[in-house]
Amino acid sequence: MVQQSQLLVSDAVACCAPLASAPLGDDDARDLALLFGALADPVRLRLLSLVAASGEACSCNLEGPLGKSQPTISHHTRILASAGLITGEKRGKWTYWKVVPERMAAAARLLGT
Amino acid sequence: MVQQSQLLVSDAVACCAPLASAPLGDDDARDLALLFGALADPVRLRLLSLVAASGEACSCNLEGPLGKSQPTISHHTRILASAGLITGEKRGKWTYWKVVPERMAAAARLLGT
DNA sequence: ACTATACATTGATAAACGTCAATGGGAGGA
DNA sequence: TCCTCCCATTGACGTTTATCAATGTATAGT
Repeated sequence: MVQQSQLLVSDAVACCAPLASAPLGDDDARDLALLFGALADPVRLRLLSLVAASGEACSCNLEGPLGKSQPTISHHTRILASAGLITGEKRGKWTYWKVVPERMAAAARLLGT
Repeated sequence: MVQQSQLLVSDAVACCAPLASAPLGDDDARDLALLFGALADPVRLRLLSLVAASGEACSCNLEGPLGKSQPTISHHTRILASAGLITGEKRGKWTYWKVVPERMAAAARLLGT
């Protein structure tokens, strides 16, 4: 349930076309809103930067720095994973999260001129 | 009240450092969340693409394509302007909106590797 | 002055969101 | 087989958000 949750946001992102060049259809807009919505929370941004800085991190390493409860962390990792921005791999007892750089780059490309 | 509203989001964005390279402080995270939050709505994304495609547009030209009421359009332009993503200039009866490419680029840079 | 147009603001309402306590489900270790 | 640890899910609560009708404030034209 962790691995395949990363493509709930459809691939309007993958089309690489910057926002300015497209009239942007209704469905694409909804999908992109989910992607940016995943980035629109301070806790998730800090979570993302922590995972990116660590290269890899399990949830137990995030509760402390973020100052949030375990269910809340789980909630945020799920949203980031649904947006395809991170992936989780379960090894032994721990779930290790890492960022998906291509997804970040694709999101960045949408804002380029 | 339109022109000076574009810098309510502080300049954590201007620092150019990609998300991955910074542990990202609490205040910066809050500011960036406002920036991405402005992009996290389908109506605002379509509004942005319309303005970007037109180069310049007044609110009266947006109500039709977006299918939203005038107060709703005003609400969204205010949020985008607060995030610094668009600027409004009042000429005669009309307020003309255009995108702020540097701001878009700065946001894009945050997501780069 | 009067009317019409363009936009902002206010107030209200319904939906979505962030948060946590409580609970559940696996994976080790004794 | 227990017990413990890690994480996901559920349910509930308060806050925020998107939306529009109604109203306010200019500006332009007659």
